[in-house]
Amino acid sequence: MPATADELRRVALELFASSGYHATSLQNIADVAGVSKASVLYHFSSKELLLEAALSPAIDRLGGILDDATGLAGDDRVRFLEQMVAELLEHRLAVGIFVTQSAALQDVPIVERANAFIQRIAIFFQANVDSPEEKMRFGIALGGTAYLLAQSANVDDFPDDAVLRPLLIAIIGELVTTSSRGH
Amino acid sequence: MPATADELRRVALELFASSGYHATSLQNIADVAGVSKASVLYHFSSKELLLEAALSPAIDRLGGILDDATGLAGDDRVRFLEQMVAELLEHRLAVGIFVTQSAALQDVPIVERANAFIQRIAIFFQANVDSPEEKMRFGIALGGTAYLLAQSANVDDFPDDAVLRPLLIAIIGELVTTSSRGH
DNA sequence: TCCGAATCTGACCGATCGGTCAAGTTCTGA
DNA sequence: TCAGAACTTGACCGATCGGTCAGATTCGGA
Repeated sequence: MPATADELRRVALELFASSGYHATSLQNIADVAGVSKASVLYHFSSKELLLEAALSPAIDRLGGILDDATGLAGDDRVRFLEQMVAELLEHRLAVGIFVTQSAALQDVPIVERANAFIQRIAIFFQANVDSPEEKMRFGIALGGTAYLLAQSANVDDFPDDAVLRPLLIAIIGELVTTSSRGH
Repeated sequence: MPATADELRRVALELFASSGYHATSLQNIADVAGVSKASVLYHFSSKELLLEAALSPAIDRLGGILDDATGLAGDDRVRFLEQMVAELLEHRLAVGIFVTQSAALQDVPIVERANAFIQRIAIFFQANVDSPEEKMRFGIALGGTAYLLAQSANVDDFPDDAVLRPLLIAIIGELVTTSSRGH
């Protein structure tokens, strides 16, 4: 509810995504937000809790969608993919942090939550998780999407979301939907 | 030639890839390599030069392959892709650093060289760089491959390279080769 | 009006950062 | 053998890190 806390969350998310968590200092965040470093630590009692506050809305939403989707099949799966892509676009900064910085953020609780989510969604898309090809196709779809979304936040001449969304749905579908390939 | 310098490059590459450049201190590297921090700075006069020494072999090799490939077509392109994938596997740690940490490593010369390389390879694969779909397909192939390779270095139950290589070639080819899709 | 809670801040803390340096030790070729 | 180059090291430097704290300021409800 307090405007300053929201602003700090927003600024922190942007800086963590564009410069990396460890390369972003509380002083950086305070400067951009126009407050003192002590004020940042008044609203979020540690840097790690600030990261958690910045990321948790994304993982809550994505996790919620996945909760509603267990057991779906056929066209429902397509609708699920559409919802998921919309949410990935909405939370692209957080998704980029999850995927590209998870190695650098071991032992941070919320990142471990995110890794658990990635496990769940992998299982959702693949009946046979032991197949190397299915594993790889999912990994490429996931990492590729995250890379693309991170680019879309940093590069200026990037396609609009209106262009991005349907193409993303099509390409991801092509990668993770077994039936679209000859087997 | 000196064994210690090679060992330091190796250790630094591993730590930079697994924990991130900014999250890895010279003291960490020294501890793992079993020498003092001052000794690290004797062989590489700054942390940034150590990063450069760790990454440049990869970008030299990849750049060299691309140099030899301009103007190829048809089956030659397939052979080129095979070479490129082999080299990506060989230098997977460096590739992972390039792709996932490039945002956090702005203003580092070698990373800017790597970005220039990515531009070149994108142009090689796509006659029409302005098409949003081609752009996205290439981005997903690139980011997805890097994510997968990073995983293969960190996750234990990952397919062998012998399994990885042909599947990677097939999936990347599927993503970046226009002729394989209905248009 | 006034009081207490909420907010904000500068000064400060110990720890660690990347990097320097002088003094040692080890290696090597003449 | 021995001089000089190559290498290693602990002590040290200023800067910055995340975090604490006491006090000033602002604000909302009684």
